[in-house]
Amino acid sequence: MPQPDVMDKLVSLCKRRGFIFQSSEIYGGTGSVWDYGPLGVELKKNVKERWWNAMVRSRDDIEGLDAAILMHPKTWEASGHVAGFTDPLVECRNCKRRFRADDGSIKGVPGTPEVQCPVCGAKGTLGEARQFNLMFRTFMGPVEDTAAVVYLRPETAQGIYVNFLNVQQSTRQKVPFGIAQIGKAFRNEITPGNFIFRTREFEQMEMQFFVDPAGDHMQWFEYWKGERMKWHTELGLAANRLEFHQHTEKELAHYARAAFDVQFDFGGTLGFQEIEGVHHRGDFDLTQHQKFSGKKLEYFDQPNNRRFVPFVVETSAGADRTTLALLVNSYREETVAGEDEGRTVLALHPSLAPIKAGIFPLVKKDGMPEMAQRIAGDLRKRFPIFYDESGAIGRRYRRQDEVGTPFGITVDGQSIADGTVTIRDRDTLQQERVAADQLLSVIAGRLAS
RNA sequence: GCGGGAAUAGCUCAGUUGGUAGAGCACAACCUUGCCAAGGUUGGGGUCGCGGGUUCGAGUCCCGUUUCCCGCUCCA
Repeated sequence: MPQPDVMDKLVSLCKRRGFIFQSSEIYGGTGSVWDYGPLGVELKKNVKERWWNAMVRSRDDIEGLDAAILMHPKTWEASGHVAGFTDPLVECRNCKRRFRADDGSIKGVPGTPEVQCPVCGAKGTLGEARQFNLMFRTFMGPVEDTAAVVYLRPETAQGIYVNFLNVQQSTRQKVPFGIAQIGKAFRNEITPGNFIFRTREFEQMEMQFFVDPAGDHMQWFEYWKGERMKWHTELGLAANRLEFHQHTEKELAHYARAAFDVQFDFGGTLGFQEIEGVHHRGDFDLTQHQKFSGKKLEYFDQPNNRRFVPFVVETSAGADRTTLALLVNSYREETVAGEDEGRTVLALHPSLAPIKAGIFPLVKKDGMPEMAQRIAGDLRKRFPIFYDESGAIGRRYRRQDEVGTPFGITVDGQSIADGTVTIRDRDTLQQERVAADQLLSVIAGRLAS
């Protein structure tokens, strides 16, 4: 069972060992923004690499894209974000509650004396409606002129929609096909928090799959639901901590025909939370962009001589949330037989581990450091590895356990004599003796399995 | 944005009625050499979140502010 304080321990571990730091810490920190340290950037990169391989490189029906963060401001009018990403909120001074001003629960104009709070019933305690636009605004060009207002994208999807025909025509893809990209998005969340779970700057891994509206689009929706859940399972996330959450009609976004979230059980107070959304967006986005741009965004089905605006099945995963899920999922405190102190382990899938192997001379003499250094030099060309000769061997193993390093390679007295080393498994603690010149292939083999 | 709590070393925390800042762990170097974190010696590190105020004197009291946590609200 997940312990309630695992998140606190993770925050501490992440800082201490260089996974994640608070942004601008020396100035007191900046709210809800985090920096990935030496180990964190490797872990997150590995997550993104696995996603890119699964979604782009290993498929012939999905193309990659890297669209810019800044887009033409009309993009966000078309997408509905300028109008709909704004929530007018009203606050009651009496009961301290907050409401949307536009959902019909308030009779009259908030801020005037006769108006009642819909919850506590007090009169004249409501403040005026205030606008919360969740998009970051900035200026394009050196002059702060309202004509040049641009937004930091609140989602990466629109960069794909506006490039739909560019990609389709340049690659000669035929519907059904998809476009995928990984990139930053920005939202002025009212309540960020929970470490890197909800941040104002975050990274999405999105794929938009374009399908024939007259065809089997719901089957594709089901297909992608299955594929995406499978991907998370293959990362090593525990099956019993993953589930689908179906959006109710009320939860459905303006564009969505159907939506499921992949939720992960973060434990503690967070519980099950979304790490990816699989959404059937219909033809909403492309149709909107047609309307606002005046350009046709139709796919030409030549064999059947038909033109149509495709439906879109979107898979939108959070790179940061997936990384957090992996940290939570893999964090373990174990007791070791015969010892008072347990050990802390990040049981990450070897392909995700920031460091693949620790290289240790058993003791600092008899040529062991030299041999271990040579091995480290060879392996470093292929894998991120860590050489350590400081402290007792057990301590060095534990230091690597804590950051998820799957293998520990130790050079001992026998190594000098016969050229073999021991390779220790992070999870089983079992050691095996292998020839030092076979290490590259042995490790490569274990990373692949 | 509202209410409550918190902020002292890399981490976890002590710090008396206001009197010149501490521990454990971690870290570095050397010694020891042992295959699963607690051996020995030495050492580095803090303008006590930030800014004001009261005071002879503030980590400690007061005000403001920032950040974090919990709750509310929100979450296209």
